[in-house]
Amino acid sequence: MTALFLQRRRRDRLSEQEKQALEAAVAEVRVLPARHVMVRQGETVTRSTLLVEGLMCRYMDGRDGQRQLVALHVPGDFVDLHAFPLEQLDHDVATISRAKVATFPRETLLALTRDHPHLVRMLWFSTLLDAAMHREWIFRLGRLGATGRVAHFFCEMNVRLAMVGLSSGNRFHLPVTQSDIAEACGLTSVHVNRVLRQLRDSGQLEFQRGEARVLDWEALKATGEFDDAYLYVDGTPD
Amino acid sequence: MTALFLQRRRRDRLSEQEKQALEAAVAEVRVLPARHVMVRQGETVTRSTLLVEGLMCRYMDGRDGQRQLVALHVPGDFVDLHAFPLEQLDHDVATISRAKVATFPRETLLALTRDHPHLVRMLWFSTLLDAAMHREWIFRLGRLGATGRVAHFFCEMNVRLAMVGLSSGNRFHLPVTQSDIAEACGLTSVHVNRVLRQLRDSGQLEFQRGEARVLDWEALKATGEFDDAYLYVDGTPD
DNA sequence: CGTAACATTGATTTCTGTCAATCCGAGTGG
DNA sequence: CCACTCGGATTGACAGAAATCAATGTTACG
Repeated sequence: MTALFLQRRRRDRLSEQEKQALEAAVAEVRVLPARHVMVRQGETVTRSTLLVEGLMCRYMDGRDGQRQLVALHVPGDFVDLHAFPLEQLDHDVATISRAKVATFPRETLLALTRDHPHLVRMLWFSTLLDAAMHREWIFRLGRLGATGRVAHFFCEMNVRLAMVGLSSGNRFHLPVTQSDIAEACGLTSVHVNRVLRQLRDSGQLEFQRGEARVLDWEALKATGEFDDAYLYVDGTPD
Repeated sequence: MTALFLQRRRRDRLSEQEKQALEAAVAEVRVLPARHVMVRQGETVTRSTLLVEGLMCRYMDGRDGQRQLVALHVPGDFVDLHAFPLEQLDHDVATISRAKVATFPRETLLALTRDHPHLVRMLWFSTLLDAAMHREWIFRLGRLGATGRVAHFFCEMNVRLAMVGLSSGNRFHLPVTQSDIAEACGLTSVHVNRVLRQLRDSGQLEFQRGEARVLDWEALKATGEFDDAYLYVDGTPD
């Protein structure tokens, strides 16, 4: 379970003891339905959530109901670990597909970080990875055109899913709608549709009914100006 | 000095001892010239930097030389604290104006976090604030039009500068060019110019030669769909 | 078999970028 | 003290990208 979490951190140096402590901190494993809002903006959060199966997202709402995703989470991600020090969330957290999550009560985490200082570094590192992705999203939105944004989005998903064994490298399941992609890329779903066709026509990527297939990885990376360095694939939290 | 840093965290509970330890960790205070690149992407970072005076930014470069700011830092900000656990940076860090910075060597910080576990939480919290700002920038870029983006940008700067006593609430010094604003907002400098005129004409904001003056705070906030909750003005890092 | 959610397409509008001058202000050297 | 220069700032004309509006098509599912 937490093995998933660790999988993303290659040269991790968690001791057996620490791993067990982390496992033991899980209070509950729940299954949430698709399109379910788990935490609302402004809520005081009393637990942290590790995504075990399915897709979840974090988003903010604009004045006229448009929604902007600020993160998309794959299995192995702590979805709201930042709420642990922050206590309150500045955005909503919801599932996209049906999802299985493991819950860590705040007090348990507190105790955990008291007894295992090194673990704090691991958790801190984890939230910093999220921040690195945020930055990449800022770049994507600020400097890429529609095609680049969508290409970048799929590049990131491919690499992240591959990190947890959910992508073969050129094929992966991603149960999102074109509207979801639009909300992640700052576009309209209509335009995403056009872009997807363009990517398909140019032999870079196929995406239909939640199944993505990378036809030309190098071309896709070039279109999205994608470089996976920010995902710290070989990063080490000390 | 580090008092500045603390100023942003209202209900901080740093003990005298911790404060002194933090102060003592400063190895050096330096002055950097304007438009000076301090750290380049990919570099291994061996120290962390607290901005004491001036403006600094973090940015990423696109293929054809366009630059996207991912953060703008005001006095009291740790500019690259995230590099402490991450070790490597995924972006450049540079000054905008002439800047005074305090330097914390990596080993000193390591020792500090060993001896003062609670301080780790403070530092972690600090990087989470950065992440919250990142998210807000994602929203700004993904869902706001040009006018909204620029308005939001100035709203954020006003609140953040006010937090460290550098804005009266409706007037502040912000030595950036229109190109800088463009790079922060994902626009061209030409368009920023048009937007600034529009904001001036509509009586919301004046900005010239680095001097900003908020003429109608409520209107500006509305234009930028701005809500300062994400800055955790009264937040507490436990 | 019917319905609802999602995808696709075309026509049109709006916004922002691009290109190309021109202007202005601050600092420089004569 | 004045011409000069250079980095912004400003403006207008135009092009291009994406949003919007409005159908229509498709698929999954009860």
